Amino acid sequence: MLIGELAERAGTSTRTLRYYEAHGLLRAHRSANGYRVYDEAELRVVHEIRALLAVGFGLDDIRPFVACLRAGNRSGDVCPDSVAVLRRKLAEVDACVDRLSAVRRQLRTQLTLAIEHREETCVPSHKLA
Amino acid sequence: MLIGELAERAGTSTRTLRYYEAHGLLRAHRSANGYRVYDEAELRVVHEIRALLAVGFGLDDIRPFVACLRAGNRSGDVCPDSVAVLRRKLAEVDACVDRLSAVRRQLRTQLTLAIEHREETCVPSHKLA
DNA sequence: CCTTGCCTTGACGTCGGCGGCAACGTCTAG
DNA sequence: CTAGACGTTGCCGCCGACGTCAAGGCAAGG
Repeated sequence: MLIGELAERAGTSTRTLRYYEAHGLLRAHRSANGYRVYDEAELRVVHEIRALLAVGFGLDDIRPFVACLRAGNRSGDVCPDSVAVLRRKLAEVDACVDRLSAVRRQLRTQLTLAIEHREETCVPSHKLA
Repeated sequence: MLIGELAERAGTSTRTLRYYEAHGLLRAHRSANGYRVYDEAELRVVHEIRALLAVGFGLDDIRPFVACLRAGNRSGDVCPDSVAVLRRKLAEVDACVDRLSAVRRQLRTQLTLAIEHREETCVPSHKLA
């Protein structure tokens, strides 16, 4: 399978596939003319990468999952390194949700106060330049 | 007040202040030698900018708040344009929290499944290169 | 005069996951 | 033979809020 076919089957671009390879996630043999030739298994790998990217992982985070797949596992999730990354990411997401929740509270407070004070102090900015 | 003093009093850098000015948020007079000279009021503006940035606003979002302050209001929040931005941002934050919550659920599921399957299928990736 | 320390503008680097283009080689069908 | 559809490498652009030089002007004290 050449790069164009893999790209189409995976629903992505050749640019993207070369990018993954440059970052150590994809593998390809080379035919005599220098073209990249992919195993069927790489399609699976690309799907894994895309799924994890969609969830918010970075390429570096994804590497262990790919290694896990290559090691013969049916899922890229089952290896200890992958599990560690999953845990870490879960913690990050939790932290992020917490921060955003705090921000949300502040925004609501700010909005409420602004609307309350609106009648008292208002000198509308858009009427003055 | 020169730029160094304002930077120090605002707890930021001169680079940052020049950046804000370049993006239409800060104002300065120029002394004979070309130095920026700031009013006391600009300190207030810088604080407003920093506070909003910390909450997650972009510089473009902040412009109405600064205009509102300059228009003579005690808070940058009370003008209609500012309120509109606050509302929009609140909606964005809500959407973001929702997405992250979905991601969180998926991560937990993935983690749970991975740990369940661990004993059955495991070929640890880090032992194979 | 020289140093030190303030100020000026201008321009490139950062981070990540690519998109897009250039300039070129390869293969195939008509 | 040639067009066109594939492949290759390589490099710039993007987004945003700055950090970090670079190269120089201006002020003041020893």
